[in-house]
Amino acid sequence: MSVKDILGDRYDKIVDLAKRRGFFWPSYEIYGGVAGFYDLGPLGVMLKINVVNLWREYFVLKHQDLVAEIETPIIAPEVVLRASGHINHFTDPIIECLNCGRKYRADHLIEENIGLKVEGYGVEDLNKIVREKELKCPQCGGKLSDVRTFNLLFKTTIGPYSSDVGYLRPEAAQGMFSAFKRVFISMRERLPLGIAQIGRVARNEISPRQGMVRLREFTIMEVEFFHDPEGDDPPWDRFSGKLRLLPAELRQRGEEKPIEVDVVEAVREGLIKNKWLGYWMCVARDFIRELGVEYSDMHYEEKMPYERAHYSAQTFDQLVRVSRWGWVEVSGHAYRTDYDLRRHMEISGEDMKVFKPFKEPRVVEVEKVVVDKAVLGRALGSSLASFLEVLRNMDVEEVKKALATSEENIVISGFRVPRAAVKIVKEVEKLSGTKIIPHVAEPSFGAERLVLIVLDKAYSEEENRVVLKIPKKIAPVKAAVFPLLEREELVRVAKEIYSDLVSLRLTVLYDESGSIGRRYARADEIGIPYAVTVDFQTLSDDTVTIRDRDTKQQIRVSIKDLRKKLLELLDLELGAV
RNA sequence: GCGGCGGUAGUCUAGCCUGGUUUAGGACGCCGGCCUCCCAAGCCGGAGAUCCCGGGUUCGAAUCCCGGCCGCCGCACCA
Repeated sequence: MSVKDILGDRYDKIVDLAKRRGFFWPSYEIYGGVAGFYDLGPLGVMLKINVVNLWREYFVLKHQDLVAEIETPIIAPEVVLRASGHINHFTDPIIECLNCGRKYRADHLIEENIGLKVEGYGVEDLNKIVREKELKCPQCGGKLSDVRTFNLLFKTTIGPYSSDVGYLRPEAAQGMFSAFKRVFISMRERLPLGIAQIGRVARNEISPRQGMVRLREFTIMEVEFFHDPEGDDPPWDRFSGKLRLLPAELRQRGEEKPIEVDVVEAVREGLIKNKWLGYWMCVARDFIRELGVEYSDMHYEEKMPYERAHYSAQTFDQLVRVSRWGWVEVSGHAYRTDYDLRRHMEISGEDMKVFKPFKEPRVVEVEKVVVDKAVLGRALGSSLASFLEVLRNMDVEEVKKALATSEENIVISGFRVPRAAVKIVKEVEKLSGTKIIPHVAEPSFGAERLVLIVLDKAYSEEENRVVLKIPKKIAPVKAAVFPLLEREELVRVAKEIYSDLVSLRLTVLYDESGSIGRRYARADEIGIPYAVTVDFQTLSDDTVTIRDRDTKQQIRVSIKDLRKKLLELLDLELGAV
């Protein structure tokens, strides 16, 4: 059996378990299912909530001085995605071989075969090039079809009139860019500012496979981190250290092994082009580690320029090794520069620049236009007001140009005025800052993928039984309560303990059916970290046993200490579940 | 989207080639009862199947044929 078969077998078992115990399964199964859609079951929902909350802990709560979370709609009007570039760039030009049926990205085909950069070309242009250069199928040499477009956006209509086109968002980011000014103001106008969002997105993938790994609709967890690239350093004391990464340059040379670099050095040397990008990669590293992924099973891969999204100046994918699929992308880290805000400023006309104060106010000499209104009034009469308006909006350099003549009268923007009435004077001005368009570093995660990864890493078999070693912090059910036997006196105490633990806001499972061994096994299979058992000794001394899922060791505690002990074992504070 | 393989209770599967012998069999799981003093013990009973969907061939289709859907693998695609 090859390694792949063993891994595949393991994946099959996980999928099987997920369906059987209620983590996830294909959606709309009774109608045959639809590729790219998955339901989360009862345990899946609980696990996902914990994964999402852990993400929130790392990316929002640990950074509440820097990051604020918002929520925006999943439907966006066309103009928003036009501004973001998704209408144009999310549409792939596809070309097909009429002989063998293979499909290619038309732009990639052209670039690879004749080295012509055709990014952003329309369908007609691409078609023209294909015909002029007589391109053939690179596989079989067959004739190629016309170029068609393939849009990965889900389209819908807003309101009763079909002319109002809307799209399901392919990322949460655009809602955050659109709302940037509002959030910036409500967060008291300070940079850096991260805006976080957890929400659903949809991408109409051409052929989704890989189960939960590639979905057409999923939950995205993103931070758009707005900052001044020349601003202060990230708080390296919170997150920093080593990153395993595979730079594009090494990939180009066919290298597959990541190198280990110190993030601060990598930023200084320009390997990571933006310091906040590097910072959030460190946060992501530790977050993923908490899901049960060893550092050696995770690294970053820099995307090649042609692999990057249209908005990105540099992208790293965080990869985690999983059964069956090998290295899977769990997060993308893109340096989006000021691309998005700039585009939204252009299209919406809204000024989203941010005032950047200088450390010290600067004294600068500026040139100003000074006019003699008395003279001008006599020359222009009633058009004086409109002339002054034009002048106000005019660049000093242009006025200078107009003055660079020896004529008596000069012409400025169609107004003929006496030369002597317009002067340029130099003045000393104090400037306390300037306006900049913030740059953005974006870490972005898919939640459902992470659920799968947690199960993949947690799955283990012990003597023919399954133990899900889910990290206790994210385990969907925290404790199980059993009577040793189904005797009324034991059942009564066990049920009391169950209610008591529920009142702590713990997720708890009560089970009295079958033998005690079977119940431990059932609990292990869904990853319950601790099992409390009421036995006959309980009746005489008010103690119960707590059994550890991973070590199978039991400790005996008195019922009155049980709450405290369990919370301690689970690393939880009272009320902070 | 192309090619190959597959789709039978919650899960895994037998049966399919060679149509009727099957009220579609089994294992595990689930539910109820009995039993059981700590790791899937045992006994009894029970529920649970659009045999993926649609059409065709046939006296008769889980079984043969065609189309579709879904899944896996390879190719292509995957900001």
